[in-house]
This record gives sequence, structure tokens and C-alpha cells, in this order.
Amino acid sequence: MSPTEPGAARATIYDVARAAGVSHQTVSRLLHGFTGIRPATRERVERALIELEYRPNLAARSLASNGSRRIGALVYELLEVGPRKTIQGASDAARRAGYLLDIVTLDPTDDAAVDEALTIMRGQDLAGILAFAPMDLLGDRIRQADFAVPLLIEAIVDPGASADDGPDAPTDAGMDAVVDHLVSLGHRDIFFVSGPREWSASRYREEAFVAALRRHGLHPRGSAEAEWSAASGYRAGLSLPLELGITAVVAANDQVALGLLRALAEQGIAVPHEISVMGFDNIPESEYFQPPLSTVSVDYEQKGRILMNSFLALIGDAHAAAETAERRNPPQLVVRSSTAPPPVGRP
Amino acid sequence: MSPTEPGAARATIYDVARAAGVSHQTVSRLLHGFTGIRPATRERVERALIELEYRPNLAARSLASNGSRRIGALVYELLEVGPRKTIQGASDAARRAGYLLDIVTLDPTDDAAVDEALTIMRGQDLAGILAFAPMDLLGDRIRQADFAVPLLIEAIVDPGASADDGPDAPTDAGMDAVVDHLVSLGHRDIFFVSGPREWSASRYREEAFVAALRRHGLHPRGSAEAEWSAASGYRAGLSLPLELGITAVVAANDQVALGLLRALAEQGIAVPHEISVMGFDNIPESEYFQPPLSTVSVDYEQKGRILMNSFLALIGDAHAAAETAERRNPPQLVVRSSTAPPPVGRP
DNA sequence: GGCGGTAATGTTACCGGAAACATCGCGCGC
DNA sequence: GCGCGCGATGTTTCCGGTAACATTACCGCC
Repeated sequence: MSPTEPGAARATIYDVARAAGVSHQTVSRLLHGFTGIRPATRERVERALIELEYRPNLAARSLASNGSRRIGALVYELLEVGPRKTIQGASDAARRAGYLLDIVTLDPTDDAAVDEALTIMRGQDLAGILAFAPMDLLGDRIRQADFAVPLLIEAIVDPGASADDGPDAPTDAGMDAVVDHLVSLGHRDIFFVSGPREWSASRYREEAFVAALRRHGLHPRGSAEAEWSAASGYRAGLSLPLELGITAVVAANDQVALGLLRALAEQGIAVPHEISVMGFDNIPESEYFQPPLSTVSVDYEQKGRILMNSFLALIGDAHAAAETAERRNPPQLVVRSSTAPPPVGRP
Repeated sequence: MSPTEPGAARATIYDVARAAGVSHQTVSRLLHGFTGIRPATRERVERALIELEYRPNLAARSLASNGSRRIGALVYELLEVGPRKTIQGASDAARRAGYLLDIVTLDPTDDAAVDEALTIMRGQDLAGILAFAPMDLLGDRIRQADFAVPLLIEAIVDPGASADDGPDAPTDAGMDAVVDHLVSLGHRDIFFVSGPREWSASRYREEAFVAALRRHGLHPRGSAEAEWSAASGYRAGLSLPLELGITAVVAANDQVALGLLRALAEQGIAVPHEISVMGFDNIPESEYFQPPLSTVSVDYEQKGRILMNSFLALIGDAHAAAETAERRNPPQLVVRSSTAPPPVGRP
């Protein structure tokens, strides 16, 4: 295990074969786990492999086998916390299966950038493409691009989704926890500030909210659309229909909740005494908001791992498919100071 | 430009050559901008290229030319805002130069993970490696790993650095703006909460702070070390040496500032009336903190682009080097409500 | 003891490009 | 009129693997 000579070229299987006194094919076979090799031969080759610090040349491998070990990941430019961690998890899972994630970030609203990114991916002989920006528009565009490789667009693969959810009854254990918490505090008039509705994930989250309310025999007190950001949460917070008697607001994520908190503070509305606010994601900062935010913590990394594993299964990597059986971590309710029972004297 | 037949194999230069009635080498030459090709021939080939929707196979290209168009990026697992945008910018610049960034995230404290990541990169025949986690420990480790490819570890490439800064006088226009702002408000006793000191960027930022103060004839009123996070900022905020008569605190980034704000609020210390707080980075959320945070906005994407361009120059891509001349955007001071003149009656 | 069968290994072709080298054809100078 | 030089293009080889096919060598059996 001596360090490689600085200028030394990387050893090829031919070098290894020569050193071991076998043919390069024997080396190749051994590398692929072929069992029919005599122990003596095997040992010689293995020693040579270590001796020469052999590392496969992936370019040659993918050229020859016509199947690369790279997966393209298309991600939304401004990585929100959820997607970011999802990608982290997916990247880990890919690495564990011997794949590498080629991450291409793009601004999904910039057609030219999207096309450019797609063109680049085309030339990269990828095993497949995983799109992490579940916007309807982007999804269509990618599908149209007609890659010759497997394509998986991140859909509703929520770690907390219960097993039996049908397409007509979206369920999200995280959203259930949010609604259960507020209802158990006594809230009945709850407003929802959604993410951008052209994101399928956003629509899904809102539907899950409605479904969760319905299970309590309640209906939403209206909703507004934001953009995942504090700024848009702030705007939504300024035009909250307070006259409807709402006592709680659920935000699509913690950033939106932050904007809401500020808007309410500026209007002199006390949180949580007059209105409760809940976030979603539990970003590290949310504990230090004013007031500290009640939210739910979702294991996005696991979500990413699961997503990647199902992708690997899709492209036919059996080994990886086995790992899919990871037990899903349910979302955790995090109760802090932005939620409280509704003010007395209100219906 | 008809869409590719779904099942159609990708065209190779041989296919193009046959279609154009030339040799594959002529195609290859044309693709590389070789000028000595007769216009008539050139046109035929170009038409065939378009007709067949030729896309180069990068695996073959890198195998043959022994130089790939991929750049490995080693990034710290928990991407802070700055690094994240830096990578975004670097990725864009790379893409524009025809390179793709292979992003490998890692937890720099987990030796096994680091080694694993390095091993993976080894097999990826990369044009070079760009490390975005400027921690001393990680840097050493990467250097030891002895890649046979160019390696650039993100160092002090601050977009706002003035042209004439010597190694002994670190300068950061962003930090200058922070200090100038506070001093012009009348502050003279300023405390600094740094990022982790094993990050060279963090140390550099602190040195720049000290240098900026010195230019005003002042000295820091002490400092504490945090970890880029709100939680550590909060802890630092609880043990602030208020007895020293400090009137302002500068945080290494906005998250730390958020923690500080909360800690001060809990101690009943009014911001900005008793103590001013400044952040660094201007994350989108900082406008909605309580109170809205004064900070500086840094063009990290540009920093990434510049970094990538100098990297491309390093690995000898002349085309890219030309682009390096991008004019640097100076950091912008963003004054909000967390800073004010120091309380009267104090020295 | 020669033959068929199979396990272990070797040989050759091929993937899609790039580089080195070879060839062709034409204008020009002597 | 012929050879030379050079521009334009073609041919071959190589990059480092994988896959298909070929070849040993040894075994058991009739």
C-alpha cells in the first residue's frame, strides 16, 4: 500500500494481468465476481491488483459495456431545504450502489437553460435521469426531450405516506401530524398557505392538508399561494382574511412561516395567543424564530435514499432494489411556541 | 430537427461520416474547429451532423483523448448559503465551458466517508478536482490522497477582495462594509462571533474584521467561535461578555446572527437600542428576522464563476481563461433594523 | 488408451472517439 | 514537363475496458 508515485500512470487491467502472469480477461472476470477461477490464480491477481493500486477507468468501462454508472440529477436552482436533503440522501444511496450522481442545477423557468442542461446530459451517457424539480412545466419539457435512458421524475414519494393511500386520498403523515396537533389544541378554523401550485409536491401537500382536516370533520378556512420563501409568506400574511375568524395558519414550509410571523407581528397580532402558526420541514433556524416555530421534521434524506433505490430498481439494478426495504421514519411533530389553544370567547 | 426515433441508437461520428461521404476523421476534425476543410465538405458534414442529431459520446472522447470534461467537486455536506451559491455559480461556469460538475458531498468529520468519496472520484477520470470545503483537515486529507489530476481547494477567492491585498493584510470588502457601517454609527466596542476556526474562510473573515477595525484605529472587543449555525450563535449570545461594554456584535453569517438575536431577546437586551447586531451573507430570510437583520450581500454565484474560471485556466482551458475578466460585484451593505447608534451615556 | 465434456484461461473483436501517420491531388517553380 | 510541397482527406492505431469466441488441460469413462 505504498503511495502511488506522483507521476505514475494509473494501472490498467493489462498491467495487472502482466504482473500476475494471466490474461487481462482473467482480471476482468475476477473484477466482476466470476467464481470459476482457481484459488491460486485468484490470489495472484488479487495481489497484483493491490500492488498496482488498480482503479477501473469508468470511461472505458461505460464505453465498452454501453452502460454507465452515472445518474443524472436535474435539480431546481434554488435548493430548498427539503429537496436539498433529498438529493443528499439520493446521492448517498447512489454512491453505495456504485453510482455517481451528476447534479445539474437549473432554473426551471429559463427555457434556454433547461434545454442547455438537457443537451449536456444527453452527451454524458448516463444510466438514467432523475428529475428533482417536480414542476409540471419542467416535467413536460423533460419528457419531451425524449432521452434514450430511463427517466424518473420525483413524484409523491413521501416517507410518511401511509401504505394504503389511493390517488384520490392523498395522505401525508407529516401533514396529519400538523392538523392533529392544531385540532387537539382546539382549532377549527385553519388557513393554509401553500407553495407554488405548479409544483406537484406543493399541490399534494395542500390536498393532504384538506384530507387531514376532513378526517376531523372539518373544512379549510381558505388558502393562499406562496412561493416557498419568507418574502411570499410575508405577503400572504399581510392579506390574511382575519375577518373569517381563523385561529391558525399552516404554512407550506418554515420559510413561509417566518414571513407569516413577521407579517402578523407588524399587524400587532400576537402569536400564538391570537393566532397559531405552524411550519413544515423543521429547518435548523426555525427553533430561533420569534416565537420559536412549531413544525414537523421530515426525514428528507431517507426520502432521497428511497427514491434512489426505487430508481435503481427501475433501471434494473437488483442489488440496489434489495435495499429498498428501509424502514420509513415517520415525520416528527416538533411543538414549540408558535402554537397554543385558540383564544377563548371565539367560536 | 425532427425528434429522434425513440429506439434509435445515437449517431456516432462514423454514421455522420458515412452520411456525408467523408471519413470519420474529417468529422472529428470539424468538431474540433480545424479550419483546413473545404467549404463544400464542411457543409456536407455539418448537414449530416444536424440531420443525425449527433451528440458526442463523452466516454469515448475521454477514453481516447485521455482528458475528460468532468470536474469533480467535493463539497461539505451541510451546504451553507454561501458555498451553495458558490457551487451554483461554479457549475454554471463549468457548463458554459462544456464541463460538467460531479458533485460529491461528504461529511468532512467522517474519515471513512471522505476516503470513500475520494476513492470514487479516483475512478471517475476527471479533468480535475475542486474542493469546496476549505477546512484545514479536509484539505490536508485531499492533498494526501494524491490525485493524478489538478486539484484546487477553494481558498480566499473573495469577490470583493481588493486588488492590492497582501497575505499579511487580509481584506474583505464585505467585512469592511460591516465595520464601516458600525463605526459610522458610533460604535467602538465591537464583538465578533466567528465561524469554526478550522475553516480557513472563517479565519480569514475574522482577520479581515480585525484589519478593518484597525484601519479605524480600533481593536476588537473580543470574539467567540460559533459553527455557522443559529444554534451555536444562540449559545454564543448567551455568554456574551456584556460587562466589557460592547455595543455591537458582528456575526460570521446570518444564521449565527439569528441565534444571537434570540439569545439577546431572551436576556431582555433590546436590539438595536442596547446592542447592534450585524449578519453576513444576506440570506433571503434575514429580512424577516426579528428585528430585520442588517447584513451584507455577497455575490457568491459570481465568486463561484470566478473560481471555476481560474480552475479551468489552471487545467489549461484557454477559452475559459478569457472569461475570467468578469467584473467583480462588490458586496452590498444592507441596512435594516438590527443596527443603530450605540446607547448614549456609554463611553 | 483414446475420446467427449467441462472448467479455467487465453485471443480477438469491438465500443466511439482522437492522434499519428499515410496518401492523394493540385499548383507552382525550374 | 516533371518533381516538390503542401493542403485536404483517408487509414491505422490506440485508449481501457467488456463480450464473444477459441483454446487448453484435465477428468472420467468405455
